[in-house]
Amino acid sequence: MRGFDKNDVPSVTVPRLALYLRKLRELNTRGVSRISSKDLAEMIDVNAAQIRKDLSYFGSAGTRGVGYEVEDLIEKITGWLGLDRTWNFIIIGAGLLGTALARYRGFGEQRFRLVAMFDSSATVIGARYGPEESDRVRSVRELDEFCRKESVDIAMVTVPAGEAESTVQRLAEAGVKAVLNFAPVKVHAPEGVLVRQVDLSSELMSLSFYLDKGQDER
Amino acid sequence: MRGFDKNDVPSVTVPRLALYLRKLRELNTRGVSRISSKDLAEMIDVNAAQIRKDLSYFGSAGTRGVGYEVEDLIEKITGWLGLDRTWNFIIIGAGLLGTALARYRGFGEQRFRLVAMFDSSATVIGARYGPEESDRVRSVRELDEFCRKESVDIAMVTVPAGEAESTVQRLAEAGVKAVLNFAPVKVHAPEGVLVRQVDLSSELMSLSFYLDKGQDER
DNA sequence: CCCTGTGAAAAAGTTCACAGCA
DNA sequence: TGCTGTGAACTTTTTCACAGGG
Repeated sequence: MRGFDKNDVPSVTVPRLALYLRKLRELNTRGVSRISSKDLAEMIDVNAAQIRKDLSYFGSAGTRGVGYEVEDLIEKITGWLGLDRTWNFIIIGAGLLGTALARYRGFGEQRFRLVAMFDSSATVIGARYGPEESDRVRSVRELDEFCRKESVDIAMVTVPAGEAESTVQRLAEAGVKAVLNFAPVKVHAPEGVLVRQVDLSSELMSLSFYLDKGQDER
Repeated sequence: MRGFDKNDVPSVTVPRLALYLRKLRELNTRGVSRISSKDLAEMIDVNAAQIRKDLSYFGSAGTRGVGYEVEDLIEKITGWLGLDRTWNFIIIGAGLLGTALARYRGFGEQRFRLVAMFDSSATVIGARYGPEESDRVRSVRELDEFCRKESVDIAMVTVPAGEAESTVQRLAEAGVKAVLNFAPVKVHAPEGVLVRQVDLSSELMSLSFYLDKGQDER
C-alpha cells in the first residue's frame, strides 16, 4: 500500500521527475538542504505550479511556508521512479554507438548495470568492450539462453535500421520488458513490451524546421 | 508567400512530420506511389486523423477519394521541414559519443554536414575523426574564429555535464543558432538559440518507472 | 506572511464524425 | 463510393489563484 497509484501519474510527469531529481542531486552536492518550488522552477526553466502538481500525484512531499527538504525529496523521487534498485541492461549492436554507450560512465551512478553486449557480425563478436576480461561481445544466437539465465530488464538497441524491428521482436520473445531503441525507425512495440525511441535524425529535422522558420521571419 | 504560417504549427506536429517522412521514403524505395492516411497510420501506429490534421496545417496535400502521392508528399514535407538545403553542423566534445556521432553515416543522406569537431583536451586535439586528412579535432579556442569564417548552423554538444552550460553560452556568442545537447543536464537556452535535449538517463529513468509499475501490478 | 497542495480555468493536443470533392 | 480536410467534441496538460497549515 502506497499513497498513490502509478496509473494516475500523467505520462509527461515522469520525465520531468527525472529532471527534478538531477537538479536536486546537484543542489545536494552543493550543500543546499532546502528549496522552494519557485526557486527550483527558475533553475530548470519550468512553471512552479507544474513542479508542485507533479509532486502532488505522489502525495505530500514538502512543508507549507517552508519548501522541500532536498535530501528527503531526492529519496522520495528515487523511490517513485523505481531507482532504489539495480536494473540490468544489455546492448544489441556493437557498432560505434553501442560501444560508446557501453563505455559511458554514468549509468552505474544511476544503478543501471550493463550485463552483456551482443552483435551478429563475426568481426566484432569476442571483442572486449569493458574493463573486465569477461566483457566481450557475444553472438546474438546466445541471446535467448543468456536472458533465461540472467535477469535482463532493459535492452538498448543500436543495430542498423533494417534489423531493429526483428531485434525487438526477438528481445520480446526472450522476455525483455523494456527497450530503448536508437535505430532510426519507429519499431512496433510487442504486447507487454515498453519501447522508447531515441531519435537523432528526428531531432535534427525539428531543429531544421525552426532554423528555417527563423530565416523566414527576417 | 506560402499557404501557411509556421507559428500555427503545433510543436508536437514537427517531430511527427519527420516520422511520416521517414516512412514515406521507405515506401518510395519500395515502389509504393500512393498511400492513404489510414494505411500510413497503421504502419506507424498513429491515428489517421492525426496525420491528416498534421498535414492540413500546411495546406492541402492529398486528393479526396484517392490519398497522397508518395513522391509529392515527400517533396512537400521536405520543404516544410527546411530539409531542401544543406545544414552545416559541428560537434563539441571528441569523446566516445562525439566520435561515434562524427562517424555516423546517415546525416549526409539528410543533408546534414559535419564541418568541424572541437575539444578542449590536448590529448584529442589533432586526432583524425573522419575520412579526410583535414578531418582533425580542433581546439575549442578556434571556435569563434571558425564560426566567423564558415557558416555553422547547428552544434552537437557532447562535453561532460559540468561544461555543457558554458559551452552552449560560448556557442551562442559565436552565433550558432541551434544546439543538440547530449550532456545530462538541462542547459539554459540563451536568447535566440534553440536548444534540444537528447537525454539518455532521463529515458532510462522513465523506463524504470514503468518497469517498476509493472511489478506492482502482479 | 510564506509556500505548499489543489480545485478550477485555460490552453494544447487528439480523436470523432461528416461534409464535400474526385 | 472512398478518402481528404476540418469543425466540433473530447482528453490531456498547463497555469492560475487561493485556501490552509507552519
